[in-house]
Amino acid sequence: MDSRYDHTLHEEKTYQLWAGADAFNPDSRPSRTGRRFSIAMPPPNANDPLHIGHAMFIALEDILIRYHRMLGDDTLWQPGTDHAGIETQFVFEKKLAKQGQSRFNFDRETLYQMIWEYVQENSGIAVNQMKKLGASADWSRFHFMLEPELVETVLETFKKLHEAGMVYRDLKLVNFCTRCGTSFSELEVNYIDQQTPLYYVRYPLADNPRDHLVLATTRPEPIFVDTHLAVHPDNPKTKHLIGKKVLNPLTQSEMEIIADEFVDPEFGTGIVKLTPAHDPNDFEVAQRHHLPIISAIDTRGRMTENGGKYAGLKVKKAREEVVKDLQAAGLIEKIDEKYAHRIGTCYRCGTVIEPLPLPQFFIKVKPLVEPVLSALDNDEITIHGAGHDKILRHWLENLKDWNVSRQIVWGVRLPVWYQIDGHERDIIISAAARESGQISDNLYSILKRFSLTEILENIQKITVGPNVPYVISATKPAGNYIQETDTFDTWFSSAQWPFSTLLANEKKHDRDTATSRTDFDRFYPTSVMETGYDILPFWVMRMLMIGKFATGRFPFHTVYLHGLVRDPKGQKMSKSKGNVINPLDMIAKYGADALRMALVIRSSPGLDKSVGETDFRAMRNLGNKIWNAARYVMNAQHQPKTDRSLDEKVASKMPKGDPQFTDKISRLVDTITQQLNDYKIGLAAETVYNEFWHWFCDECIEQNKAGELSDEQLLQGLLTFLKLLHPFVPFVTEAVWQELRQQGVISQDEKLLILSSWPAGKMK
RNA sequence: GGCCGCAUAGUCUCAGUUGGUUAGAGCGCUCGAUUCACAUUCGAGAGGUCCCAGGUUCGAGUCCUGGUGCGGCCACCA
Repeated sequence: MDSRYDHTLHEEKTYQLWAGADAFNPDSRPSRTGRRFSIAMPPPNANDPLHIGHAMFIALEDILIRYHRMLGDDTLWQPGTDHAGIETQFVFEKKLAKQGQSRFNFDRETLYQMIWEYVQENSGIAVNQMKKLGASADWSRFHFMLEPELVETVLETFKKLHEAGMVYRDLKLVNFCTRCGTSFSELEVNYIDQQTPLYYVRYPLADNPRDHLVLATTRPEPIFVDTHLAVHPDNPKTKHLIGKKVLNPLTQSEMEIIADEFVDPEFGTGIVKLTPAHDPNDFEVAQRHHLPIISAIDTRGRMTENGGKYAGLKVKKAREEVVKDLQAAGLIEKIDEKYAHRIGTCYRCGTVIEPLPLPQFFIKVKPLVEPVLSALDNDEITIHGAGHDKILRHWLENLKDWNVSRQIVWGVRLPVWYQIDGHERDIIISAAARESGQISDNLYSILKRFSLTEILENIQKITVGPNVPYVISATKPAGNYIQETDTFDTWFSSAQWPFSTLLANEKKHDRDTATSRTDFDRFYPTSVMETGYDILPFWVMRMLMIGKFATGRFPFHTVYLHGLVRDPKGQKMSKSKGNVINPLDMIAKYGADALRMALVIRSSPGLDKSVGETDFRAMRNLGNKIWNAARYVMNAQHQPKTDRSLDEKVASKMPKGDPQFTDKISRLVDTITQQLNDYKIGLAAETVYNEFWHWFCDECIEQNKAGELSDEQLLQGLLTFLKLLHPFVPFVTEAVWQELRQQGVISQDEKLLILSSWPAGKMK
């Protein structure tokens, strides 16, 4: 054995050894305990290279998986990758842009195929990188989110929700990003503080145009569609205005003043203009009072034809023009330039979110949320993660109905079919026509020029009026129907990951035929969901909601939330700061064991973790320490002590070994076992590190040198430590194990450390 | 504004298990050692008002109340 452990000589080889023995596949060995342990791996984006956050989840989950495998549980780590709808389409569109193209050059089907191929090209990268980290997932069960078997489950769940009356289509104000060209749920909107001008606009009174009311607004540009103003019904200053009429400062049409309690009498002048099509509050007021909802801004962020002379202008430009015109007409009282304001932006690209009235599909969340809340109340679900259970509760209690429609192609297409006959004028088709470029018109007009088949082949997207009847069905219904072009929110499919993957295993492979149990029966519910706290509301919450609904059971009862990985100074890693740590570089330099251990040791659920190169170096040293401790123990086995008298003296003093040593070892096993059972992974890593280095190496090996501890006990100690260390640093411990076998120090039957049994302590 | 989290050695990063001996680790620092498993090493050492103020207790880093500082989530209205 070399005097140094060189990870580059062992990691690849060791992983091959495990894979060759089918060590990750639960079908290749019987359970020794009758218990099961399963984890659904959070699927990384199929086309993304791994970052340090992935290394964190791989390390934590692999520790749990290896531990339970060694305990003898029926252990499955179910791997896969995600299509990551908007993320991926966004990246792909940037690639298209570099080639001077855009998604508008392609029909829906072609674009989908192009993205599919792009993702396939890159999909091996993530998996190979996970293997480099030592992930002992069962790759024979690997799934990709858009495989037909998984999509089938997603569609079934939607149908089931529909049949339970929990799906509806409604014209609502949705959060729309005009750059990404799609709507988002409330979770994907980032609010940022901004200083924007607050305009005080004069509205001439209808019966006396020389007099006027003044009200404050940050958004003057849609004034031309406004039809009403509002005041608080009990505000003495404005009470007399209720029912009065003013003139729209841009169009001179008459506007009525209504009363609604939502108006804050203290703000501005206590008078509000209502723009129901572009403000969530105003929208609600409009519904209460049955006011018209007139759109002023379209999905590309331009003023609609309702905008008269402003039509076609972008929002920002239109605002400038409107203000200029109002000023020219003497209708601006004053401008507060430094009004502090919060503004919704797209979490993806930072563009200002426009609330737009669009018909979208919604899932009623109330019936989904309630079982989760009561499960939290009854401690049926345990969340490890520094108070994030309370954040989850807060989300659940305030959740709005879930808008699952996305106007992108990269995803699961909604199984929604609109009835064509009699509704041709309410169905707007956008298509990439071969000769005429892009066309966009209602179906009635387009059918005069093209056949329906031609249209369907070249379709990009459809926009369907809110009153067109539809059918929900995985396959095309008989008759004249056209399928919705929207796709599901990515999180709607990932919410089903813990069971859609297991169901797909049976569809694809007919697993475990010996016991005739399906993977779903065998591994569902999964044992623990381990993921970052940053996707608690997006993913974990939705998995609980949808999993319970679709399967009748929660997909897991324990959640472990790890924190963000930060740089050595505790700062967030970002490309612009240049402090990003690439896990692959660290693996090349210090080894996967070192990377894993550095991330995990002393980490705490729910709290962020700082790491830097000095940490990786320190943990690389641990690998070397293990290697050299093993070298010493092996030599001790082979070379009898030269000082016979000392040996005899020792033998007479401790004929059956040192009971204190044995006792300490089994107490240690108990401690670490308990810590792992309690999900105190960071603490378990620290304990085994300290005890191995500072007790076993610093004390026990020295005692052996002095003849105070027998060789046999020392060997037993080493073997126990190799097992205890294995989940944390799998490569070096397995490499040592193989050396011990080759040198005949341990039995040839003990083929692999990964499949050996966890040491027994004193505990039951 | 509502809720949540964090505060422990050196301008560092963090553990601390049910409330129980002298509060720990990594990195850094000082002094020394080593052909003897490992210089990717070993030994010795310096370094602490456990944020502050009260309280509960035989006993508080740990539990309670209030405060301070930092961070996060959410709601903030035209």
